[in-house]
Amino acid sequence: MLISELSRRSGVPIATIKYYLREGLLPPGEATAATRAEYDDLHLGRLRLIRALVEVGNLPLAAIRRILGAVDNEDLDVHGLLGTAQYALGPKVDPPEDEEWQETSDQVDAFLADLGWRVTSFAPARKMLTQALVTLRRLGMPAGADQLRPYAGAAETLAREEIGRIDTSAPRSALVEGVVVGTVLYEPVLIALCRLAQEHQSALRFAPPRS
Amino acid sequence: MLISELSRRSGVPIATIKYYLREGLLPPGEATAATRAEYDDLHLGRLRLIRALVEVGNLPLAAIRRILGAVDNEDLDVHGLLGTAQYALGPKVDPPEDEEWQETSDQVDAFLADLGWRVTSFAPARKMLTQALVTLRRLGMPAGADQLRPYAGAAETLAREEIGRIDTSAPRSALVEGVVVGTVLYEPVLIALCRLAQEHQSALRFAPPRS
DNA sequence: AATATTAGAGAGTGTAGCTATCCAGTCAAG
DNA sequence: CTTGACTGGATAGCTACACTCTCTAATATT
Repeated sequence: MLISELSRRSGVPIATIKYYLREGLLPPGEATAATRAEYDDLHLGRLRLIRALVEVGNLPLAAIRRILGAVDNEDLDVHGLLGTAQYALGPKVDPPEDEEWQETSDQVDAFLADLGWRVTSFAPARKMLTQALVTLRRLGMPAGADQLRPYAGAAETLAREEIGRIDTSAPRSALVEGVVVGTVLYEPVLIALCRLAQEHQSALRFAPPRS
Repeated sequence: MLISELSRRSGVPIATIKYYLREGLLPPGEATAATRAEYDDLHLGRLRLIRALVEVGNLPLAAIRRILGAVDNEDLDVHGLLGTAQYALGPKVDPPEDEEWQETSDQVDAFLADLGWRVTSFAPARKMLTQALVTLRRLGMPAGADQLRPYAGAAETLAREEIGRIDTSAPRSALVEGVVVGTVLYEPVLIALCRLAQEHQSALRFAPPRS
């Protein structure tokens, strides 16, 4: 398949495909002549994956490149892949290591230890959580373990579900893609449902009942 | 307080504060002379709120402007405010209304109707959910009502919690700020906890037990 | 009087993600 | 064998965003 067909079948403009090739997100096609190259279904799948991560996951291309690198790294197991995917997602901020931050960070550590969760000390989600809590407190909102617990409970239930859904007997290529897609694309699903649920609950409490 | 003190107390550079003033995110200070203006604690609070929405919520300034407009609109009730906040958050994509999209959109409607959730037909989270599902399916992942249900259950529990936490006896200014902050800033908390839970579950299943 | 600071406005910066234009080489149709 | 559409590859340009810098005239502090 030539680039025009790849473009037609994926819905991605040729210029953008060329850009992804330049950026190393998409492996080059097999050159058959100086101005000719063949692409196959693997390219098509990869392209669809990239677009999914861009459009739904809102990931910057640099993060996608890291994730794809992990997908292509045969030496990485599922757990390692998941770590890489999460690391690529993680917040890009490195906050000031002041006292307020340190204190909250310690509380996060204590909270996770209390839950018995096994997470690495450098997991970006730790920073993400710490930053959110610091900010909430600075705004005068309550943000202690009591507020966190229901969220942690929900998170644990869903994580068990997701990890349980992984079919380890599938071929590696399908497996890793499933893990990445699941990690990145189920987040918007959860967020969307949370917002819808919030609107519903708000309607129940604050809006006049339907006529 | 002069702009330099506002800057010092908020940690936001003077140039950035001026930029926010120009962009209408921050109301102008009270001018005491041609080159002098006084700012007060309201400005400081507003500035902190803006930074929270930027840094933790990752909202574009245009969305923040809309949210602040809703906060300042005395005619808006809590339910309306929440709607505005969610609308400002919503995805910026307007997807191609092709057959695949329409079909999934109908399934989303059916799913929400089945849950008995009262949400407006134009809620941006509907689009967000539809897009995520379309994308998941295009990648060959299962994304039907069975997969959605656990997420919906968790979302409902958390939403009830959040809406229940709102103290309607508080003064309006505190109330609306609480709603906005809760809506926007608890999302990162949930996401972070989901990722941490996922890492933990993945470790339980795939990683060798701790020595 | 000398120095620093201020408000306000415009222009400039850097990053991200494309998009447009060129060019020489290639292919299929007539 | 010519014509015209298309190709890979390289380069430059574009738009949006969130600042950041520079300038000016007016003020304040010492």
